[in-house]
Amino acid sequence: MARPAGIKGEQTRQRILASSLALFARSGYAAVSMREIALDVGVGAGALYNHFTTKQHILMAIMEDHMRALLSAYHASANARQRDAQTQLEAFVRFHISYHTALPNEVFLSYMELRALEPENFKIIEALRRNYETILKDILTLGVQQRQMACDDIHVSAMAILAMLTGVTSWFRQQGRLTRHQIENIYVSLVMRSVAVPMAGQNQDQNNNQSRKIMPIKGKQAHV
Amino acid sequence: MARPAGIKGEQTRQRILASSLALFARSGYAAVSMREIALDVGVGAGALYNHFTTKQHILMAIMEDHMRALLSAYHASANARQRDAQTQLEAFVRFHISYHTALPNEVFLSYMELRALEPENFKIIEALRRNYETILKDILTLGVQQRQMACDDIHVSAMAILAMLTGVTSWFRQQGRLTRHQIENIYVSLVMRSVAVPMAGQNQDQNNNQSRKIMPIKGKQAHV
DNA sequence: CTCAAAAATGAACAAACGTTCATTTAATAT
DNA sequence: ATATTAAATGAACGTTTGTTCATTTTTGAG
Repeated sequence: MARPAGIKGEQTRQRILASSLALFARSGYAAVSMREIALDVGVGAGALYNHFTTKQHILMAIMEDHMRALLSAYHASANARQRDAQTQLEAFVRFHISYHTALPNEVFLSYMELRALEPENFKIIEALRRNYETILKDILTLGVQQRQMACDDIHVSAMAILAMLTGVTSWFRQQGRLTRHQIENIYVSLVMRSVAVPMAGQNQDQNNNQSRKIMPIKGKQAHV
Repeated sequence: MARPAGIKGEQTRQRILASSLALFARSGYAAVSMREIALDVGVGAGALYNHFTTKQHILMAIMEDHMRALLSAYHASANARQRDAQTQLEAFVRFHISYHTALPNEVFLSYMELRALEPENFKIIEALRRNYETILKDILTLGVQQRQMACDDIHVSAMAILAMLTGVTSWFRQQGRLTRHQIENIYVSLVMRSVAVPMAGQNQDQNNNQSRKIMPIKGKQAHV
């Protein structure tokens, strides 16, 4: 009924993070109590405070770990060292899909519980998130410069593509109909086409048979 | 200190829904208390129970109202009565963007708080959501039949497009850099290209310079 | 071997939670 | 005019919340 034999604090800390991640992802930060976490870890509620000063601190640790791991995983991969923008974009899509389907809880939590962060913590996570968004924006900017891609607006296109890619975690199941590779391929196809340079004389212009004309901006973007 | 003069119950009910929507969207269902809602409405906490039996019932009313309004707004529009799949798709994108940017709180809440619903309520909202997804799937299916579009997989493409479109609410601001029309146009362009039929001899195939080959399925889909 | 630090317990805290209820006042039907 | 119903109050209920703390046991360094 006190300190158990053969227990190192770091182990417990990791178990707290793992349990909290699963519970927060399932029910939401606000809906999970410290006692629930403690029960899942297999420990009394008071013990949690040997490793984290507050509940908020647990959430923050999970999110910050995730965002930093995501960024360094990308930069550690060969993706960033490609010359060709189109190659980079395909690699980015594959990286994003495979990383996000491998760690659905981390991704889901880091997206859903931003509003549960206290202002200063929010700023930190938001900055990390912007770093990741910038990766994609830079690829699109390069693609437009190289005339391999056409974007009406870099920022909106980047946001749209990221929303599309991240959305995969909301329906992806490990034992589902499609393998991760197949899903990767489908998304690569969707994304590459969405920023493809329209060919002269293509039936692309059937789009504009409604009311307004889309003005694709060539070369440099209007705003970034 | 009792019933105020000139008050009809329906007014208060609507004010409760409006306050709850704003608070739930800002902080999340679990993080908002009945007393907070009552304070925002300008009423005592007990008064809420003259109009809703539980907190859950308030959430359910908001979500169900929203989903039914969304579906009937689409069906009331001219979009559903178009023959051409490409015209339908463009109209769907415009409808979705304009509806979702006009009612960001309803959309955000109905997406974020699905897990706060009790099982039987979840089933109802989930069914309504599937109805909406089916609209897009049917358009894509028709487009593939008419050989106006090419999809590797109808279901995944529909999920991807919806995630992309709905994502607009996470960054759209009424006073932002772009007007709603401009944003609509950008998304129309992205979506139409993402399911565009690749032209023979286009540089489309630069996609596959990595490892795996994408096999676009022609005509009938493998699975739906 | 000794003793401070580390790791856990579980009781206790005040505050906040969703909900109920007796009561009061206004609107409405008879 | 009277009775009934609708709408609100605010106190109260029993739980649950995040967090603290005195206490106990184990570990590891001197």
